[in-house]
Amino acid sequence: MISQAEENYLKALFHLTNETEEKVEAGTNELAFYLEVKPATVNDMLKKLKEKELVSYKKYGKIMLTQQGREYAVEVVRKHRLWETFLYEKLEFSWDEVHEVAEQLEHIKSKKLVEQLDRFLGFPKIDPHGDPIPNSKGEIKYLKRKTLTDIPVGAVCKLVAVKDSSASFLQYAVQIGLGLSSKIKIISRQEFDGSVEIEIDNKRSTVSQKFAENLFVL
Amino acid sequence: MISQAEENYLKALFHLTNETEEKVEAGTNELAFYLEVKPATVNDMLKKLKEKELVSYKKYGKIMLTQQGREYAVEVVRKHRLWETFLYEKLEFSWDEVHEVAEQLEHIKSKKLVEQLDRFLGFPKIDPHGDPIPNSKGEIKYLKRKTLTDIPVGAVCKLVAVKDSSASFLQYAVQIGLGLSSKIKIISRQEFDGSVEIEIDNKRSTVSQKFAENLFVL
DNA sequence: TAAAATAGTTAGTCTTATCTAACAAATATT
DNA sequence: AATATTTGTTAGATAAGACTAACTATTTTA
Ligand SMILES: [Mn+2]
Ligand SMILES: [Mn+2]
Ligand SMILES: [Mn+2]
Ligand SMILES: [Mn+2]
Repeated sequence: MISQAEENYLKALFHLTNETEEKVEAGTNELAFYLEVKPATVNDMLKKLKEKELVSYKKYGKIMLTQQGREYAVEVVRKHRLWETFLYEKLEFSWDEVHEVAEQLEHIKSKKLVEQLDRFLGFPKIDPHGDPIPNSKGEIKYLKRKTLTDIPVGAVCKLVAVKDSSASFLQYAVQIGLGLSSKIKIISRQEFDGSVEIEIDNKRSTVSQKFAENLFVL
Repeated sequence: MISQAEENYLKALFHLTNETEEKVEAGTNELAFYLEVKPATVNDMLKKLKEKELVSYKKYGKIMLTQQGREYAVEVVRKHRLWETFLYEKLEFSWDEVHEVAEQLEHIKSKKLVEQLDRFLGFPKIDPHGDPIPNSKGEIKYLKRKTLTDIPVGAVCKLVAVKDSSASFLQYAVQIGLGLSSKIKIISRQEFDGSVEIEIDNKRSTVSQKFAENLFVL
């Protein structure tokens, strides 16, 4: 049996490494920061996960998921994103409310539940934040995505995903009228700091480059 | 915050006392047996629940839920039965599979989730085992129910609920062709031990009085 | 009513997941 | 190369929730 805490470590490692191909290893401090626990706590847990052959690492070395650990992590990510989709599509949850509840639901253990939920939702490919949902074999189809910063002035694009899923980010997005599938027109861009003036449903806002980098568009 | 373990104790106390009006108190051993833990464990937990004013008891005395404890327990029961209904109605779970998964889902903490799930299901009144689902105010409508043992020979009745929810009971029921809404005809009854011969979809079986007592019919 | 049986409590132990404080190793900077 | 900084580890502590073994209180029964 793998505990909830263990599942969270595996998922965190997956997000910090496998999810972005450039980076294949993580450090103790990095993991600790991500999970909001202390490095000592991570160190203890790593010993347990190593024992279970879910991560590979040696003293003072870097941390990697094993094949087994990666598979497990992907399964948790799959559940997380399916539940988010369920909450958004079926239970009228908003964009910024789904994550917190999915953090709990992702730990429910029932193979049948996941597969039936997937079917019930019509085998969705992306979650409400536009992230890909792994299929039942653990395969993930990443779409090559452009961010708002790639769109030239004058052009119009459509929001298909967000990079950040924090409530503060999502609430800000909602505040300026953004939602999945919103049409965004680029009015102007400051060379100085990359901030952009955009128009959504005839409403203009100016947002920072940092914000723009978190909007995936098509 | 109330932990999962604490929720399970409250729910157990509710089932052992409030749910059947005759009995208003429970004992340490009784609770321990029900929860499949040792009496010493229950004793420790009772101290904590008393501290939180969720149960009332004194050393060597009987155990009762406080008003607050009862309300909390009902909320957990509500969640349990709503999830069972979801699994049965929407995800093609069978009668005997829902309980185990609902035991996990009942502990998910989100007011909005419960209320939206209730709405999504059309505010169901009973779960797949025929048990009443508390409404959002915590009100429970108990139906006066007859069991198979009350039906005279020759009569036909309809299964509307079951008393026992164990897998062994439900699987036996499925085996002889029983499901919610099954039509049951009473062919004969033995005076000796109360066993009854019944017919379901032209298939005859003989079941014990004990089994018959667990079938609520209309 | 004394003894036996049942019910409930206490003390001490274990595991999991966390922490703090102190230490050690690796890396970067002067 | 010496020093400083960053990163990672260890030891010891704590809290929750479970256990066993031994004890105490209450209830039943002969
Ligand atoms: Mn999420
Ligand atoms: Mn989680
Ligand atoms: Mn149930
Ligand atoms: Mn439970």
